[in-house]
This record gives sequence, structure tokens and C-alpha cells, in this order.
Amino acid sequence: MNIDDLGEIHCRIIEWYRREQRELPWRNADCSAWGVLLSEVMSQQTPVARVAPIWLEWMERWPTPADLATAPPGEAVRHWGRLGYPRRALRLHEAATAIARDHDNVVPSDPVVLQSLPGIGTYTAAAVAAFAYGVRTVVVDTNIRRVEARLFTGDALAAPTLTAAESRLAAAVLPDDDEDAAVWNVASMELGAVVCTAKNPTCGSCPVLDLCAWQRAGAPPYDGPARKGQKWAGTDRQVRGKLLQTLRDAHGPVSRGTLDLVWSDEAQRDRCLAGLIEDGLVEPLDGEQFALPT
DNA sequence: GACGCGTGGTC
DNA sequence: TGACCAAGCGT
Repeated sequence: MNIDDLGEIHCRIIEWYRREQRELPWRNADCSAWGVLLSEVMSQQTPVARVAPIWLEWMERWPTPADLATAPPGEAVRHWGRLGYPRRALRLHEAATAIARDHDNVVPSDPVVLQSLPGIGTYTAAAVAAFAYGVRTVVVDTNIRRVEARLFTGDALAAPTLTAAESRLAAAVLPDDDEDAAVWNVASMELGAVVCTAKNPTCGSCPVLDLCAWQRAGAPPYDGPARKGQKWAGTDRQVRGKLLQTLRDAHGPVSRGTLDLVWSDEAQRDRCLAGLIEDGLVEPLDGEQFALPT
């Protein structure tokens, strides 16, 4: 990859983004850093189509970190609805509390500080700094990894988990210019989300098709290590989901007898309920009653 | 580094 | 049609 090709790739993908980007509520110019943070956490492992309505509801209900911090954590879990991975709601509540208490209710712009907040890892810290504040930082998510694997490395897919080589590559291809870097991060991510998808990529509408190493190699199939699928039916995940859904849908304490009805295997049910309590997602009350945490 | 963690859409 | 996948994180 010579420097001219890299510059051409930057230009074309950035132009493509300016032309084709989806209108998402958290991309409005007046969206706060809190709104960006919220959108990033909600989008972890979750399609944006399902995030948008919940994000709008949260922003109306809790427009700043302090507003969320004031609410009981259980309310965050309740209004998380069926987004999945409800521990994210709890961590968002903890993060909001820390931002209100330690950062004057202002979302930090330093990725290192952001990453010290609950539920904010490498990706989300970089994304918030880049998208909310325009900080020149290396953003690496699953979309960017796949785009760069194809475009620069010539592989059909990225590795199952983030490798050091992928991080180095992402840093190496980040534009030098601050503004270009800011757009590049969101633009390469968007390309992966809507064109350069994992299955059935629409290469015909790709702005860098002729520069793509994977295409030039004849689009060979993925030949890396196998990716393990997640089990669902009969797992603790499913049972936890059912228990929590019952507690969300009830607007007060639920008896153990009611929870007994959601899963017949008593040992597994008890284990999952204990796990939810351990995680802070459920609070045991007097008299064999259970509720979302207050 | 591997694993567990929710949910629903897609082909 | 069930496997795969979707803007990861914490342990």
C-alpha cells in the first residue's frame, strides 16, 4: 500500500460518508457528549435500529448524567427494556454517578479518563473522545476491523478477537490531519456497517472497490481460526433474561412463586436468580419478594 | 485469552 | 432453520 493509495482511500471513504451517512439522532450537531456516550454503550453488540427508540426515551428522561444518577439503578434497568446485556444499564448508572460526582457533570474527553468509568472499555472510550469531542484517537470496532482486514490485509474477515496487528494497522492508517482523522473513524465504521458487511457485502457500491486488497486477491473465503457461536436455548442467559423480564414488566416486588413459573429447572433457576442478585440487577426483599434495585 | 453475558433479525 | 451476527466489557 503506497502513500498515494492511502490518501486516495481516505478521500473516497470520507466523501462517501459525507454523501451516504445514515441520519442517526446522536449524530446531530447539537447532540451532547452524554448523548454520544449513551449511544455508544447502547450500541455495544446491539444493532442501531433497536437502539434508537431507547436512546430517545433515555435522553428525554435523563438529559444529563446527574439526572440518571438521581434515579434508582433499577429504573435504568427497567427502561433498558429488551436491548440485551442489562448489566450495561447498571454500569451506565454507575458511570453517570461518577461523572456527576467527580467530573462536574461533564463527560470527560480524555480516553484514559473515560476508560476508568464503569462499562467504558477501549473502544467506547475512543469512540466518545472522537465522536463527541473530535479528539484524534484510534477507534477500532468490529466494523473497522473488517473494513481494514479486507481493504489493507486482503482477508475476508477480521480475526475472532482483536489482535495487536489490527490495532497497529488501525493506528498506521489513521489520517494525520485532526479533522480527517475524526471523519475517518466514523466513516470507515459506517462503511463496515452498511456496505462492507460481514455477510453479503455490497461491493458494487463500495467507493474503494478498485483499491481493495481482498477484491484484488479474488475475494478468497475466510481461512482464519473458527469463531465460536453463542448457545442460547436452555442456557443461563435465557433464564436470566426471563427472570429479569418478569421483574421489569412488574411495577413492584415479585414473589418467588411468580419467578418459579418462568423456568422449570429449579437448580438452574435458583442459580440464575442468585447470579442476578450478585450482579446487582435484582434486589431480594423481606418475605421472599424480589425487585429491581432501588 | 477465553468465557459469560441478552435479544432479535437474517438467510 | 438453526447458526450466525450486531458500534464490547469485565473477569
